[in-house]
Amino acid sequence: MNFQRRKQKILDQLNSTGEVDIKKLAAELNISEITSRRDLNQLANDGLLYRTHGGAMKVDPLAKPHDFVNKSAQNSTVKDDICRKAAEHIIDGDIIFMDCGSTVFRLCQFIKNKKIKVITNSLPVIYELQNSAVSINIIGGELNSERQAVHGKMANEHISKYRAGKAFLGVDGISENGLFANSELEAEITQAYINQSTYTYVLCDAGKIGNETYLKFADINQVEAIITNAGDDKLDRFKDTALTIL
Amino acid sequence: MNFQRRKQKILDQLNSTGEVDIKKLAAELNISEITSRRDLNQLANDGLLYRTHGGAMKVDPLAKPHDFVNKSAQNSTVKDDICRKAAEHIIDGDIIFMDCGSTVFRLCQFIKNKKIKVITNSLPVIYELQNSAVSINIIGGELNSERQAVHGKMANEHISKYRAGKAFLGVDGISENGLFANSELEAEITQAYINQSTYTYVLCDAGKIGNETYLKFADINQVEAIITNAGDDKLDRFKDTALTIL
DNA sequence: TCAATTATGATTATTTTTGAACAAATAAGC
DNA sequence: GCTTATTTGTTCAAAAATAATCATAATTGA
Repeated sequence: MNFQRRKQKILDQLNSTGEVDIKKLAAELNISEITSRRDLNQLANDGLLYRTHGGAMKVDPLAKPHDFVNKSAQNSTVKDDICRKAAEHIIDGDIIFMDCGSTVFRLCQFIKNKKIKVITNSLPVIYELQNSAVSINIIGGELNSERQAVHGKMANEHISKYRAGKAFLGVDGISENGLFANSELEAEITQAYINQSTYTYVLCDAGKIGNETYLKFADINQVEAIITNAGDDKLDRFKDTALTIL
Repeated sequence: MNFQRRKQKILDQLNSTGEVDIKKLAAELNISEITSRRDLNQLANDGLLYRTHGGAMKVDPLAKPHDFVNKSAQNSTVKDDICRKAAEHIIDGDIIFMDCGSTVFRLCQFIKNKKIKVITNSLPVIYELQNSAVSINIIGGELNSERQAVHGKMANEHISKYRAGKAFLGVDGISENGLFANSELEAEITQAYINQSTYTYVLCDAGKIGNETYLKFADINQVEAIITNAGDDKLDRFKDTALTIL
């Protein structure tokens, strides 16, 4: 029994039982304990298992935290309504920013056939638009795998090199006092998009309006329009602002 | 019993039992051990089996039990062999560049469990590594949808802001005269990676060696090592270079 | 036929693999 | 806290497999 074959057996057992024991392994494979220990060390070195005292464990099955598609299915008709309205403001030749919220993501389906350039930091947006009429620019930097988007200093710098006519942004909250986010990283990105676009649309469902959550990152007069499904009662609060409501 | 006939028998046995043993092989085929060893080495050189101490195994079963996308089955075992070798040079804590060739893509499966940072302009690499132990940095810029990779001026600038210990690159051709590419855009990106990495590995199968195609974009002494399955006959041409051959 | 190439085998040195012994580090029990 | 048992890392040696070298047999092509 050579190492390669043992390696297979060890990984097989690890896959089914989740852990292996040095002593048992030595007995089962008919090798000395030190050899089985060496096997495990080598496999651990290749990142194929976690070494423990007296044995080894499976590597974390990589808990998939965030399924973007599922999240984006929630409230889909409301979001789709908002996005359909937003798409009416996008015409061939436009250069637009799209950020990484689940609402903005749903805008993709309505712009696939438009001859526009999309600049985005959102991986789902990129996937969705990949084989379409849209030309894509990707914001570079550190990938936040949970949010499936690029964030951080490098991303902000990168955005500042682009300039677009329109930006389509999602927020976690909005009121007459400004825009709010749950995450500092996303707030910075959104702010960067605002700075570099001529006209900024905020896409938000009724639940976001009046929700002054965690971090205020921009004044309300920094954006030009909101696109929403909210009724007039909720939108009253914006009557003293220059905001266009769509 | 000539070599062709033995070769067939060896492969038959390998297919049915999954492994062969030098001693048994010598006895069964009535040849010396050294001859059966030579047979196995030749077959291994052709990528038809995986050589082990004392025998050989089928090529496939060594691949990780993990999911892996078998996109281009062509030459996949050869490419996997190359990538397996490459992965041995990547250790936890490394920061590496990966470019956008199909060979380099296959490296993903072997590094999923490593705690490293990957900087890449290749969308397939990003997808493949997205929910893994690997931390990802995306090179920003214009997406070339045909190649599923980011290219262009912005991408080159972006790369120049990073610095990595190792780069793993694919080429369309390589010889003692330098590195060759079929595309100007890819050549620029590859050159940028070379400039910003301390140690550069070129992954190439035997077919790429001596292929002086279209565009020469770098001298051979700009890279430190090539990882290949090619035999010594093909590698002779590098004997006057400082190249490390792995 | 004869030289040249190729395939095979034998010999030796080198490398790889494995196991044993023992000190150091770690976990477990009191 | 302390002691004890287990596990581990290190060093060394033996065994197996391999690579390298050379010699011999088979095959090829003029």
